[in-house]
Amino acid sequence: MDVNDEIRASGKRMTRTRRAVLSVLEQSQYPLSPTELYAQLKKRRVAIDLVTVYRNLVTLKELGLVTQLELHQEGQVRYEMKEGRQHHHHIRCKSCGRIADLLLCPLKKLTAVIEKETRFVVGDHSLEFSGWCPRCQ
Amino acid sequence: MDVNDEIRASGKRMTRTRRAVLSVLEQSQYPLSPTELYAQLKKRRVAIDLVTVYRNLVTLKELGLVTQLELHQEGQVRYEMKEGRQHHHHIRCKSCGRIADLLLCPLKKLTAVIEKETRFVVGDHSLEFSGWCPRCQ
DNA sequence: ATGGTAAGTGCAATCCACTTGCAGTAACGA
DNA sequence: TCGTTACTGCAAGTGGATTGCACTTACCAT
Repeated sequence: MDVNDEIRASGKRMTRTRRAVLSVLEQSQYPLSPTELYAQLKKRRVAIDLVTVYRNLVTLKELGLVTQLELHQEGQVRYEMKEGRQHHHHIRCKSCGRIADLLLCPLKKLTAVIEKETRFVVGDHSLEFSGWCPRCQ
Repeated sequence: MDVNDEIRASGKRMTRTRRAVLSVLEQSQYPLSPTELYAQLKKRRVAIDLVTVYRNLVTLKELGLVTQLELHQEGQVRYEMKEGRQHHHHIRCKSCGRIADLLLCPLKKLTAVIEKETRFVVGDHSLEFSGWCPRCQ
């Protein structure tokens, strides 16, 4: 079941703007903020309102088609396609803002330790590194 | 060198409001948002403006006396005293918002792996768990 | 002890990411 | 092709955080 089918199966519709939002997200090498996504759409001469970008991202997130992430100190949220990608984290350059993927996730084995320590039931986690990318060192 | 001396040594002044902000932070069992801190001050009948709370938190952070943290999905920032406490992370209840400390940090040994994988120089990291606390389970 | 100066404060206005209300538009199943 | 209702655009609103500016106050040099 591809993205189109997923959307249709949930009773949502595949509109011109939604297609454009998905297309930009699919082609991006890094997670996009709503504003960046909007700028990309404008560059492609897609007629769309920023509010519609926001609303589409909410919908796509609810459908589980995109992942929302909040990188430290950015004051904005980012989205990336989930399709075919496994759970991962990010590192962000403190100088130029460049974002790279980390393929590792060292945390699954930690859940039991934390649940014992805190008596919480662990749900999600967020992990992010920051530093200096090759160009900015 | 205590907190008072640290502030004076940097050329900053120990004012009535700054003393009150520090006092509330020192007595809090969990990291406070600026708004929560402001509410605590009002409860103590301290005459202070919310802007002054913000500005004091910026100053204290710059001096390295408090740590700023951004918990996922909260849309606000929190601060806690750094004094005498070692590096740690937090877990937040998805239901009631309660925040608990995690004493562990599994990440130091990961730096080398990440630097090799990404060619970034690793600076900071942020790690946070969310789940359900004992009362909300 | 006190007077000068620069840090600090309060108030109002502003910024910025994001959300909401609502009337008009368009996707798509019948 | 028609009707339902998801979706969109525009405008206005929220809420956390920041900024400008005139006034106040901590505190050091005298």
